[in-house]
Amino acid sequence: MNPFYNISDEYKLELLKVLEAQTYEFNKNEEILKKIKNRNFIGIILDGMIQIIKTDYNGNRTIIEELIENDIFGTKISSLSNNEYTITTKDKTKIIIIDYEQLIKINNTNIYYNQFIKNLLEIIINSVNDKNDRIEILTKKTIRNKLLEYFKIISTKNNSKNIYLPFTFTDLADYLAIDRSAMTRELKTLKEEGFIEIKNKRITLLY
Amino acid sequence: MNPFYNISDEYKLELLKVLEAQTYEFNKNEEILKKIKNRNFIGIILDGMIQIIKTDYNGNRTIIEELIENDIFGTKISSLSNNEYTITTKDKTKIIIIDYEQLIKINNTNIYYNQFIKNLLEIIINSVNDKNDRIEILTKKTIRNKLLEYFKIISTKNNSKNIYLPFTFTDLADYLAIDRSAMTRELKTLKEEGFIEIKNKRITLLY
DNA sequence: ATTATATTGTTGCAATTGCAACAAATTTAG
DNA sequence: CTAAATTTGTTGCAATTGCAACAATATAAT
Repeated sequence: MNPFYNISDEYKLELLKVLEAQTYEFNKNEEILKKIKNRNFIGIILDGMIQIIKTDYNGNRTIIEELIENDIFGTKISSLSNNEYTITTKDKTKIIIIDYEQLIKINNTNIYYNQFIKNLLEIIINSVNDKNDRIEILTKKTIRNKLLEYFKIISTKNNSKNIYLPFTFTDLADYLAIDRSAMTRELKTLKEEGFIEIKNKRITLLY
Repeated sequence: MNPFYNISDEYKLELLKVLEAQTYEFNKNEEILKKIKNRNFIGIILDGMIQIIKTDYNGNRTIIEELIENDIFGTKISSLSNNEYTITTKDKTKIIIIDYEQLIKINNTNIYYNQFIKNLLEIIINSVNDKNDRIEILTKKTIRNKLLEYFKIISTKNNSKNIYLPFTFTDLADYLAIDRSAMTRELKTLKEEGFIEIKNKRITLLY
């Protein structure tokens, strides 16, 4: 959903002004968090792609989430409160930053403000759903079950037996929080047992 | 946060009427999902406690979340869309059910409606934070690191080295998605190595 | 086009973990 | 207060997994 759904361009400008929103543009592979001032904020991606990545003391990278156009992120909604996280652009990316307190404190009964909050609500609810899906996967105890759950979720969502990986297998292993080589091993087994077919980034479920 | 924060009792009643909200009361250990009609809804817990539990085909129980007074849940926000989930009361519990479409479709510029949506936004953002925390834990690869991450999060949140488990060790194992006996084994090791002390449900961090 | 970089595939091995099957302790219900 | 139910502690063992170390591909950069 577009955060400005049901808001005319005219009102959108007015809204952004009232919210004192800031627009930023970044190139590919820039680390953007550092450039945003140190307050609670909500960011909206107008265009491009970012990854929220955590690197722990062992150097293990985890993709917390990958966000594109119309997705939102921020200190209040992406565990960005602590500094183990980095936000990196994966493309030329344009974002809007809104101060969270500013957003909440406004007592504006204008219909467009109201609509905007509703839109944010809907977007965040969707992100909660994504997180629930991920938790669902992560609570599976074996690599096989994690993979199958992941396949099931994507397949159900797209109503198709074909799954096009939105990222690399390396990233998938990160997302599932499993060792990449062990994952490859299991994928091979699943292929040999006739459960799946893999062609590049397309995985076909045969069951 | 209370979903009716900053809304007078008078307006609250009016709001609930406009939203066609339904109030329900359940006893302890009732399964409540079945009793709610089959539409997208947002539930608000006025009093008591519920657990959202998933049981997979192997019979593995996972506590998706445990919710108390002022927490919200629903098909749009708790992956309750499919029927592998059960919501069970852990106490005498009183809830309000609001139809999601009804909530969103209203074009009401009344200040109390606006405030209510903002409150929901804030509550859901908090629940996103909780989920991020859990994901953070679940992405750790060893039992030890899951435990330590869990301790760290709780300890940081409460700014205390003492952690009072809000549930049983059995439930903790479910929450961390690890085998309970293996968890007990690791807790023992952590004790022996002098990292923690355990007394009933209180865990003290010694580092 | 060629080089550099990143991703994927593979495998042996050690370490971790889940599982099963109990006993002991604690909590709940009647 | 007593019995029943649930939770906690323990341990051996087999299975799964992470890790390390490479080779082979594929992708990106100059």
